[in-house]
Amino acid sequence: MINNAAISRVLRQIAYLIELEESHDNDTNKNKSNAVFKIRAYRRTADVIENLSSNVEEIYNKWKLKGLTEIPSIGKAIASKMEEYITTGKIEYFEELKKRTSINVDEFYHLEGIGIGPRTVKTLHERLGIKDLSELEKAAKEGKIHILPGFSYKKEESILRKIQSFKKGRGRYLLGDIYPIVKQIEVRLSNLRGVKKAIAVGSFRRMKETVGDIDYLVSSDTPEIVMDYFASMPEVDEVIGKGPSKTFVKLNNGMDADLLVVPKESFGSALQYFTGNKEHGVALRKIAISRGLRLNEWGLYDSNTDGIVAGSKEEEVYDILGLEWIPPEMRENNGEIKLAKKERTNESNNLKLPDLINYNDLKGDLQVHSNDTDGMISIRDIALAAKEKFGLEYIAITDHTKNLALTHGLDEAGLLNQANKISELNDEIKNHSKNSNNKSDSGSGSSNDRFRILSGAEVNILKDGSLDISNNILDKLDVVGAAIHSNFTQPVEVQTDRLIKASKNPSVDIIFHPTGRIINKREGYPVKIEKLFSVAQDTNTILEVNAHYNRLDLKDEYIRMAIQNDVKLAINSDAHHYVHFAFLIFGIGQARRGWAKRSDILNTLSVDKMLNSLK
DNA sequence: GCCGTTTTCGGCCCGACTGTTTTCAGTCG
Repeated sequence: MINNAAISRVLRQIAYLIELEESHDNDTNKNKSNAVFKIRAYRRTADVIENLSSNVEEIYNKWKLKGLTEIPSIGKAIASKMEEYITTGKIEYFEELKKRTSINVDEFYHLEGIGIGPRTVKTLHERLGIKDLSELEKAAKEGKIHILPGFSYKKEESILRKIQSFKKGRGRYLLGDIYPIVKQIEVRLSNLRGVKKAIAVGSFRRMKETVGDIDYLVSSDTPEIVMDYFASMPEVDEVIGKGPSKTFVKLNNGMDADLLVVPKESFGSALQYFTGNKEHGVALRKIAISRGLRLNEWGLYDSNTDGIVAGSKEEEVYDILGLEWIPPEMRENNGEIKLAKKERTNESNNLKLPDLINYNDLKGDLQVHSNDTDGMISIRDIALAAKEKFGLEYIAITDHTKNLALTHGLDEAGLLNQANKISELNDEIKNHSKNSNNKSDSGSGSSNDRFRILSGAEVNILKDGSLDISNNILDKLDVVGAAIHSNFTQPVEVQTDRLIKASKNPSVDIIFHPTGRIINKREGYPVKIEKLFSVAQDTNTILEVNAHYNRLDLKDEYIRMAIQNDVKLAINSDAHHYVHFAFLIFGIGQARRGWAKRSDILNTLSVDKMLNSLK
């Protein structure tokens, strides 16, 4: 399967090569400007494909060219080049472009995005004959670049630094890995003198599973104080740029961080400007133009009078553009703008934005591990923390079962023992909370009274789709999750059949981490996901949104598809220690990115209702 | 090359920062 990144890379290189050629000849202005837009079109398509959650080859296999051209920004010309790439592994046009230059595009196009673009490379090629990265580095080290017109010592040094930085590698960070430090800096910025508001925007605010760099937006009338602080934070390795309203730094974890400071009159428009993905932003600015307005980070302006129409509040910006406020997690230009339109037409009559699940809507967690197997703490400790530190009303202990030997998985007797132990603990906790409630005389019955530990298991789906624990034992447990932990490299049909057989098993309530992916590390095993959705719907099998930030499985696009297929979901932490309950926000964020409502998520229900709605 | 509530031609989102450009090009998000 060709991944989107590969196709995106080819398109980006095509754009790069056209741009290199473009500055060669002395075309008329007309042709030049056409080339500019052609380059832009290839880049835009590369962006779109890179951010697409569906695989383009799958789209092509299913709907051929028509499927490709239905993706926004992709027309006939680029679609047929993509088709050529998918079916033959090559694009003739791309090969010709490569033949016409000796510059190593495959190396140089990486430097785009870190300040060395095609025009600079072209000049260096013409003046010094530089063809690849090692020649560029050599020339910079030998001081051959700064003597060229239009260059300087500073530029030469900057080229060297950027090559070093590129060699170190630049990837996307897992949201959960950077979340604590991003929030910490956000709090410190908020507490600075003169700061009214400080917030991390961009893909972080959209709760995207991976984040490339981090953007802070601050409202203050004294920007210099904020920017001086930002540039001198202990985490800052290097200040890359600093102007009157923006500062760019590199943090010591390798991540780029940008800061924008605006007056409070512009905070809402800046929030809007820097939160949505690029396409969402472009779409909004086009709507502005169509209404005789102009939108930028400083405000929404009347094009004729230049007077400001909105800016301090994000809601106002959306409102004046005729849109409902769109939750950040949805701002990906995936159809949310159409749903947000206030003006109802025949076509959009019954379309509106979904009322997304909120970050405090989960009442329980249906995948929790204890030190009976590979968890780190006891059932009692993790349960008490779930109740007292995280305000949950129930958790299900779903330890691994016997076939997963490396976790010391439980056998039938072990599961029944554990279920008995849980029953005793429930009695104890009940008494404990009664006593503490009496002491504090807290009046009306709090959620404490209702806390409950559920017995359960995470059983293994074996190679043939059967389970490693018999049904008569599983039926004695409150919640049964099933998951694939072995034989990852089966053909798609086999893998899908395993999951379907498990879903059809009357003892299985939930399929845990249904695709088995580990973000940035492991692709999930191949699954015909629509088939699984259809069986899950038929059999009332819950699919999990695993909230651990390295899984987030199901992913956002699949969540959206599952909901469209009336499949119920559960958001679970997969906690092996009570600190892991903090991961639930990532699962909720992912569910919101998949447009999930509260009613789509099983564990927003109270424990009895939740148990009643299982098979 | 893409696209359509000025629909098959003629436009195409917008501003900040850097460098050496004293009026702008290159690059980024």
